[in-house]
Amino acid sequence: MTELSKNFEPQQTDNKWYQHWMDKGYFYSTPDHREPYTIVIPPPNVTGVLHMGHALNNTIQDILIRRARMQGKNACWVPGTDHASIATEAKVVGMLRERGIAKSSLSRDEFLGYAWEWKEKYGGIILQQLKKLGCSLDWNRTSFTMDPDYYASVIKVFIDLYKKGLIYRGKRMVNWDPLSQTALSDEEVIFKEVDSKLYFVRYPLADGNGGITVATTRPETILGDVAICVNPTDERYSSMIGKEVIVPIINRRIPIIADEYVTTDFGTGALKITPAHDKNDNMLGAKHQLKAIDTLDATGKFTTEELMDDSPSELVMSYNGIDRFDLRKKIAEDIAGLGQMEKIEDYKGQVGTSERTGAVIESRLSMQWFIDMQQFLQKNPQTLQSVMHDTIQFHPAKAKNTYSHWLENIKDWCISRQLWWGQRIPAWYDEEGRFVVAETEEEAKEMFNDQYSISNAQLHQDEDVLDTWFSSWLWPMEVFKGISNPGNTDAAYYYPSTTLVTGQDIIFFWVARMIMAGYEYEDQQPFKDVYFTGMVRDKQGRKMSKQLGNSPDLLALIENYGADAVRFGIMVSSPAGNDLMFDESSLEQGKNFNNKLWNALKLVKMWQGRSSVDRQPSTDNNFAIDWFQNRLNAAKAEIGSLMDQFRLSEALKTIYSLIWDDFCSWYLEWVKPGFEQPIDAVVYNKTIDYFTELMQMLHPYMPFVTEEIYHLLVERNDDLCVKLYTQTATADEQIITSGELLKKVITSLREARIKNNIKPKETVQVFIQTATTDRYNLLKDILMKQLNASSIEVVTEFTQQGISLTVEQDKYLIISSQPIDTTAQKEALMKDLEHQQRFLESVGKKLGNEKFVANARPEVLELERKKQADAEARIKAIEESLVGMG
RNA sequence: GGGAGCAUAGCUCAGUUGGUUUAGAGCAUCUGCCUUACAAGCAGAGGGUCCGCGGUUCGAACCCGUGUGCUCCCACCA
Repeated sequence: MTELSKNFEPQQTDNKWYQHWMDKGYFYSTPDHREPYTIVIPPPNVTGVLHMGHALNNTIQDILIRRARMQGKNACWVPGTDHASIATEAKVVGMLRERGIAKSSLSRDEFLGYAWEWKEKYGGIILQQLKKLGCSLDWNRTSFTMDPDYYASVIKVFIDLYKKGLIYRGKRMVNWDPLSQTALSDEEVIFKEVDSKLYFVRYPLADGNGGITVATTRPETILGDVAICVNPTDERYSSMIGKEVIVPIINRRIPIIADEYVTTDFGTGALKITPAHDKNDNMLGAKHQLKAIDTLDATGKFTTEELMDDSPSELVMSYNGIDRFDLRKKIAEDIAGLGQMEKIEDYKGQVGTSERTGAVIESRLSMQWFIDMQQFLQKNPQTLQSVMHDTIQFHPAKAKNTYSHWLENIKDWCISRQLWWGQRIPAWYDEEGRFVVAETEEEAKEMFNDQYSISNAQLHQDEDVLDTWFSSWLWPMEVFKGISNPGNTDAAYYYPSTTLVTGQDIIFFWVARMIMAGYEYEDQQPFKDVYFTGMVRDKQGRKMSKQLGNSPDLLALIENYGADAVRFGIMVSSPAGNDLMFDESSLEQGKNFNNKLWNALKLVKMWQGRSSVDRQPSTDNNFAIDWFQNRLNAAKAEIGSLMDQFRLSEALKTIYSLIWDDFCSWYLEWVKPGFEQPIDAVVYNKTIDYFTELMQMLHPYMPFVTEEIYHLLVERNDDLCVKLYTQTATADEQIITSGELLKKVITSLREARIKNNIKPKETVQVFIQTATTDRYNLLKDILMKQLNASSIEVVTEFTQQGISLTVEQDKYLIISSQPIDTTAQKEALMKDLEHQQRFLESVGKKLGNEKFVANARPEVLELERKKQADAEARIKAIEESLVGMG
């Protein structure tokens, strides 16, 4: 027998087994006759490093996929990464800046060269880190959203949707990120509350008779004003409607118009209209046929380009190139200098910021590509129905509300981004701005020939790329080449995937869009179940973030505690859809659990070689074996059902308690032979079987320690990782009930010993007075051992004085050689008696209530009667004990 | 402003058509133990106005109304 270390040492074990599983190819999947169980990983960004959110998400996926594998399904978990256009481009631009290279100094191809270099260097880190966590991904299938086939599939889908009339190009108000100089979809804008100011600016009437005051948070846009708008019912201003005012500084004459959009109770009730810089102003501008005057360029700096009609003054010209925030101060000062600033108030407002760069978003008019979502959904009504009717099941189900609310209020999806890193939009323009959508330039030329009768047109491709989500919405299909090579064997076998595990925060970005694409291109749902994880927070409930520095270094945690302990710690406190309050103490618990398993292993190993083959188990051991077998059966059924319902945290807690309490604290103690005594061969073999089965149940959660123990228990040729679960047998309730009684008796008598200061080494005599003598036949020997009793006798009446107590309806008497102080025992009995009497009273009240007897269901009534009878019997037993004690 | 959800032990949470012993678990706390697998452990114990108020019911942690507090999503009144 090899000497086992004092404690489990994950550092040596983890890598060994991961390598072994890889060498054996257990994680690889190819289509066969078995039922597939497919998970596609939510592809992490190539810029990412593993953090707690990934750990939570991927541990769950690994648990599901390992369980499926052991259930005999063809388990396939596809890894991969997302090119993450904005985030990656920002990283690459930053890296170049550090090297003193400006993006603007590079050609598109040069820049992409750097970007690919960066991706090759850093893009795979996160996948390597998943191996440390034990994730059993099919590495042969690793995909990347910019792989050549994937790239082609994205282009194919764009062209297809364009041909179907679902994609259009238009000049619209978009969310503009002046830092990365690109448009963003509405979902990529995060609103934040900021302290700002409300400026009250006076616009004089052109006829010289007074003026109108407007409240604005953005004086820097004043030079783009084209109207003042008031509510038509606002009596303060009704006489002014139709008149003209003069815009400060630029001196433009603009009309006062009326629209119900304006609320009378905010600011002054007068709103300045700047259609080039605000979504609502733009809407009003379109409604009232006002032109839009843009005064900011793509970087958020002032430009006079569109002000030339106003013959701008020198002052206006001097604003050129000033950044929007400096400009705000400058213009406010200049208006004040003109005496047209009435007052400035503090104001808490919301501003939109870029999810990726954090820059304050500008609403900006620009030419972009959109998907017509209304039309798309009309064509694919299953997008909503499948979720509402549980064809696709959301866990937790409450996420359905969020989903339907979004779909019912959906806006067109802006899919173009003014970036280089990503799939370049396959649109081709001639010098006059006419365009066609085509896969290649040659094809585009032909189309120009056909459509515009222009031969050999001089074409250039659209400079923009597609939104990252326009590629990731194809993920469950294209990882199996379902788009680029439709109907291939893999796609036919693995699609639709089985379960998606992802964060609630990307339900719109990703989940909804995958469902749309799934119906559009496969006419099928992309997955059957969606398990939503919550956010990972620290133990104070704060969101984990780099800024707060409360995000622990996951690899350091794995190094310190071992991957199994980290997985345990994460899973033990994270019900589906709820936020995970991460606390390192739960990792401590995981580590302790590892050691508990390890120590149980050490105990069993000590028996090895001490078991005698011929020896049959004694009665007590027979009971222990039977009891644990049934306990195991019951627990297996329960855990299976919990896991089927995705209640993974509860399933883990059930396994934990089954191992720690039932197996270690009860079963092993019951069958443990005396010091250096031999053990029955039957018990020994059964124990090995039970231990093995427990390791198998735990394996999806804690793969490393369980595999290690599996091999240390007995010499084996197979591996736990791919060992198939056996059928669950039904549990015999009666044996389990006997076991519960046994536990209760042991606990109660232990308590009595402690209360009466009987030292553990001192033996006692135990007498039991019971109406059902048979129930103790099988339990006596275990009781003797556990209670350190020299004898246990079932009697009809007690003839001696001793420590009295009751368990259920049975009375117990403990005789020890020590002089007994019965005060404590009496007190306990009195307390119990009082408790029982009060309980009896409440049951009696219920049964005395005619309405209850008339209305309650028969089984409820029967139960109450049993409660009453039990309580009465117990009270009698206690009273007798008290009498016996004198 | 619109919507969704939550409130049970010090903490994190279970509590499945309202009735299963005057509410359960894990962690933490307290007490006693260096007992022969395990002190990273063992054996015990304490701890709750089930957020407040009102209602329905024979019976409410659970259903209804209302108030309070918190969280998230959507919109973005300049």
